[in-house]
Amino acid sequence: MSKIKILIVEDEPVIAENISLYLDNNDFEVSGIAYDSEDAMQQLKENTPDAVLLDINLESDTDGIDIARYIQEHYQLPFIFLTSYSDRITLERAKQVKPSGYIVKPFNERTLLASLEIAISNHAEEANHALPKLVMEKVNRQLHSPLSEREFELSQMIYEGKTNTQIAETLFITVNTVKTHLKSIYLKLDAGTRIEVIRKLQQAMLR
Amino acid sequence: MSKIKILIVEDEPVIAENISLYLDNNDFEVSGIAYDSEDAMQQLKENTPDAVLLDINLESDTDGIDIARYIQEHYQLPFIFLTSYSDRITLERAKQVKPSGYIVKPFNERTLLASLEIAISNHAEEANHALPKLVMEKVNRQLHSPLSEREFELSQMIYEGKTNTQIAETLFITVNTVKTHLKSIYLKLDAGTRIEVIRKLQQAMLR
DNA sequence: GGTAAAACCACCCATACGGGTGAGCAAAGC
DNA sequence: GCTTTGCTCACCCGTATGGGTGGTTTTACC
Repeated sequence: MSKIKILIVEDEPVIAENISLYLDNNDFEVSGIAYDSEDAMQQLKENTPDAVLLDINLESDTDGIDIARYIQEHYQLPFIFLTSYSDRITLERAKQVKPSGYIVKPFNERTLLASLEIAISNHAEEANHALPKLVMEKVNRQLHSPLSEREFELSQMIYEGKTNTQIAETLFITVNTVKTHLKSIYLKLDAGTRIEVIRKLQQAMLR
Repeated sequence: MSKIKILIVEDEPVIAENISLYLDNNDFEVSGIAYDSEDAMQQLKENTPDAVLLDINLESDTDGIDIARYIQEHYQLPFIFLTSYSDRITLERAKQVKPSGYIVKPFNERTLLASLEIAISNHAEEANHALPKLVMEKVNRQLHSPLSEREFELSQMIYEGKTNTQIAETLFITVNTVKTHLKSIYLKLDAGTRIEVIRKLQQAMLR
């Protein structure tokens, strides 16, 4: 499982590069930087990002809000607006497209990360491919030995309250195999019961 | 188990009454309204509130922050500051006494409730008597048949990941009795396993 | 005085769960 | 070619869990 891919839509190269650098050093991966709406649409198609960071004011271009509408119609992706405090009027218009979050410039790096995470968590609709990735990144970063993809898949089903038999059925494996995976998970998460697994996953998300 | 008792410290009667009315219609109960620090200290002793809503600027009085310090020293209660956006300077001082939360005037009713709940949840230290009450209020309001106090107590221990045997030991009852209570809980919460109980409690807290 | 709810306990039984051990197979890396 | 890692499966065993049924006692309310 790869990291969460973010598309940055920002016409100010300095800002874009800064964000890009910082995100790459954390749970995220920058799938690309778009400087105008045409760029953005192209990259949405080619790079299949998991979320979009979107500057509301693109000097050289039509409104960033138009791009947001485009994303809403053609993709089901969470998008976060970059905006400045002074820009109250566009903010009102921005609210109408219901972004997953706002980040107000100037922002520090902690704010950026936190806002992204919250936005992705809030965007908990049907096709939120980013959320599991986010959880896995955060969990594994806190483990000596990281969970494999399969193990993480099992963990999620544990989290959802599934029984071993149910897990076995949906994954088309035997209960014995489920148990074997569980043992590995318990070992890595330092847990003894499925409830402890749930607690650990929750704790990981809070950090 | 009674509702969460809130002491309001606010010298503007209109505001105080408004808050009072609104809280009484929800998960909270107003234990009293204090108009100055003397009032406040008196009521803290007599009414044993679970949390305090505290206006920073009491015109007629010494600083509301002093009252906060008093609460910290003599009681272990979460307190939430009422403040206005314009009042940045006192806010800086207010941060130093580490309140459980702020509410910025003007606020709407939803904000008030949400802030109170968050504040009480955050104040999750040693002697937070309010948190369980809050959860129970919220859970029971969503049930056809409410949980008894004992059942809620059991639910909490389930939530903490305790096994039936552990619960039996800490409550000085037999495992058989624990199971009997659990059956009632499962019935009322419409759950089949302890993990479902955890999910239901979590869901209830999000509403 | 009767009724209902709450808290307590017991017994039975089937299934689920967690721990221990061992093992086959394929892909990736050295 | 060998090793490691990940995924798969099997068997055993003891304890935990959930469901069913029935019982006593105390408290509160009508």
